[in-house]
This record gives sequence, structure tokens and C-alpha cells, in this order.
Amino acid sequence: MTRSEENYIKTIFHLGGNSSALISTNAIAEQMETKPSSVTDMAKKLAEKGFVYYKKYQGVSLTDFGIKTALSIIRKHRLWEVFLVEKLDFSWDEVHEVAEQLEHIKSEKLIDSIDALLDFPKYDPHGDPIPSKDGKFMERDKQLLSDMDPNTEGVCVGVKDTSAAFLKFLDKNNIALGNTIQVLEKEDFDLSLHIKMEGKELHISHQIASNLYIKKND
Amino acid sequence: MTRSEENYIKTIFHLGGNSSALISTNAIAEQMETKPSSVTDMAKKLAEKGFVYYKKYQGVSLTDFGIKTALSIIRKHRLWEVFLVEKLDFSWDEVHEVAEQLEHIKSEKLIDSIDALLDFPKYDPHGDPIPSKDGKFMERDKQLLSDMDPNTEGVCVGVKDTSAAFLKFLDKNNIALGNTIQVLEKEDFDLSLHIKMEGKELHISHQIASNLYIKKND
DNA sequence: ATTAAAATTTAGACAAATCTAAAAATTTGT
DNA sequence: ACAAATTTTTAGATTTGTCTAAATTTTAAT
Repeated sequence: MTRSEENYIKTIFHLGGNSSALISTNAIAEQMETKPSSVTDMAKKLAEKGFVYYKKYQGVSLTDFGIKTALSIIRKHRLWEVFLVEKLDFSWDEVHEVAEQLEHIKSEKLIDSIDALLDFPKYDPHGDPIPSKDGKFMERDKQLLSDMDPNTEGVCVGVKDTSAAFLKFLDKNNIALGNTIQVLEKEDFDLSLHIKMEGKELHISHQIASNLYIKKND
Repeated sequence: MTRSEENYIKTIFHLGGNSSALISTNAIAEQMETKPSSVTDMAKKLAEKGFVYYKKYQGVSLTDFGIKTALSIIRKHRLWEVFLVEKLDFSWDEVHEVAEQLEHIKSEKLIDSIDALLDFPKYDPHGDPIPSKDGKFMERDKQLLSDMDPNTEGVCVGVKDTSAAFLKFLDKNNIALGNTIQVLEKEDFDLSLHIKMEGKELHISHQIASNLYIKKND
């Protein structure tokens, strides 16, 4: 499998998950910053190799084999992200670019050893679940901070927007995964929130709140 | 710089070191298991980019910039080898193939962090020196075990043949870097050696002895 | 020194992955 | 339902890295 094929498979998974709904070539092209005609070429190739089902003019969806392949790539990406943060002190906005390269390294022993070294983590630094070796993973029961009611509380478990800009903003404001967050009050006017985080009160915009995932306390 | 360019530069360095002697396209082709005509094409490209000096029909040699580039790739390769052995318990015959992939990862921060994680090692698992960030490295004062005289002793510091077959053989016979070796007697007939290693006496062939590097005790 | 052998380069082809521009199919709006 | 707009595919070109076969240059031998 070439690096390019792997990138297409990963993108198709991110756009369609394991559903059998067809993903348009346009959507894939946009996501990958390439041209639809290039996607068509690759779609044929991936269909030939059994990774996707491809219906002309309709789009593609991953076969079971394609899903298995995608999960293996995502597993590698997320494990490397954890490695970079836990072992090499990368900040969470720095990991993605390097993990994009490391995810293509071909060695089962290598990634299994990294997994063991990290003590089999279940979530990556952005809170996304890491598929196990056999492709299973658990999406955490979580909700957007912006959807929480006043006088509820929970733990910050993930981010929706994973751009470096957003992650740097969170760093600067000491918002990190694992932090306890209490919703004090919601402004009707702009939907901004007054919250208490790790003992300190602060005021955050709707835009920020709608990109933070919270696991509600029982 | 493409992966292919990096592989050519590395090979040219391994064949010619930092000397200005010209390396033939044939030699490079043989080493890389490719065709001389492919090497010619790449030689032109590398010359254009300033990595090598290329004289038609004569061969190539690395420029200062090419040497710097080669050392940076070798540094990455060897640091990854140490990482695999020290942190992930790879055996020394397993590291090369994976390091061949890892050496192409582009992130200065990554390799510097790996270097620090490993506490700035000076030698890789085969005893080869690891260039520092600024391209300096010290070749250890060493000699082949087969060149040592009876009644001398030293420490095993490297291997000449790095093939998996040879490394596995050494493992099986508990011959490892750091072991103390005393030469007891040399057979005139087949040049085989009687040695004492870590307290135990054994008899090794000339072929083995001529692929083990020893640092003589003062 | 001339020729035969060996090494090296050139020319032309190919596969992978991409692009542009044009053609074809699908979707949308009325 | 049909024309217009949009999406998707096809056809042909480009780049990178490779190859084969032929031509050229260098080296070696007598």
C-alpha cells in the first residue's frame, strides 16, 4: 500500500466512518486539497485493490477490509501522538504534523511496542479514541460544553476543532484535558458561558464552548 | 529533499565518506540494487541541487553541503536504532529495516527530543558513531579481533558485518557489545582463535573474528 | 597505439500520482 | 419535465523515479 493510498483511505474514513453511505469525490477532493479528477483515478485503484466500493458518479465507501485498514492507520497516528506528548513533551498543537508522517511507518512490532511503552492508552491527546490492534474502539460518552445546562459539571475530555490555532489558544488559557468544568451561567444574548475551571472562574465565548467536549459527571 | 534523493546521498557517503574521490555510478548502482542509468539521472539532479560534484563518465563526490546532509540522515538512522534497542527492546538484527524508514521523518524537534530521551548516545547498537547535531563524530580507535595478538585483551565495541544473519549468530553465542575479550591463542592453520569472553573460553573462526571490532585495553 | 572490453550516458518508454480542459452524467429550479 | 447548474469522469499532459537498449566514452590488453 502506498502512502497516497493510505491517505485516501484515512480521509474516506474520516468523512464517512464505517457507514456504507457513499462519499462524493468532491468531498474527498476538498478535504485533501486535491482535484476531483485525481480522486476519481484513486477511487478506481482503491476499488481494484478491494479497499472501497466505487459507484461511478455516486462516490465511494470503505469495504470491511478498507475500514480495517483505516483503523490501523488511525491507530498508528494516535499512538504516535500520545508518544510525542507523553515521552517527548510535544505540545498538543505540535503533534499532528509529525504523526502524519509517522503513521506510515511499516512495522507491526514497532507500533505494538510503542503501544506497550505507553501502557496501552485509550485516548489520544485530543481526546479521540485509539483503536485497539483488532480495530475496536470506544467513542466516549461526551457532549459539547455549549450544550451543557447551567449548574451541571463535568470533565474536559476532548476538542472538536484540532487546529493549531485553537489548541494554542487553549494552552494559553490553561484549558487542558482532564480539567473539571462547572457551568455557572449561560448568557442568552451571545450564548457565552460563565464557568468555573479548576477553581478559577472564567468567561468563554460560544465559539470556544462549541469546540470542547465534556464528559458529564454522573 | 525526496526520500530517493536522501537514499542516494546516504549511499554515496557510505561508499566515499568525506573524501573528494569520485564514486562511480556503477558502484552506487550495485550498492542500491538499481541500474547505472538511474544513478546517472539522479547524479545530475543532485549536482543541480548542490549535493554532489558530478563529472561525466567519472563519478560523483559529495559537496560540503552533501556531506552535511548525509551526516544528518545517518544521525537520524543511528539515533532511531538506539531508540529501538534501548526503549523498545528490539534486538540489534531487527533495527536496521525500521530505521531505514524512520530516518526520513522530517522534524528537527523530533530527532533532537529522541536524542535527549536517550541521553545523547555516542554510538549506535552496532558500535558505529552517531554524528552530533553539528555533524561532528568520533570514529573510535578500534581494530578487528582477527588482527589482535595472543595474550592481549580488549572490549568488543562494534561489528563490521551488520547482516541479520551475523547479528543473530552473535546473539545465539552471547557475543555482545561491551563484552571483554582475551585472546588466548591463534591457530596458524585456519587463523581461528581461542578466546576467553566474560569468563568463558570459546573457539571462533577467522570469519567471525574478522567481523568483530575490539577496543584494545591500554 | 590500436582494438577489444567494460563502464557510462543518452534516448525513449513506463508506472504512479497529479493536473487542466473538455465531455458526460446528475441534480436542481421552475 | 426540461433546461441550467453542478458534479463527476475522461482524455491528454506533467513530474519523479525508474527501466531497457543503443550509443558513447573510458580503460585495459596486446
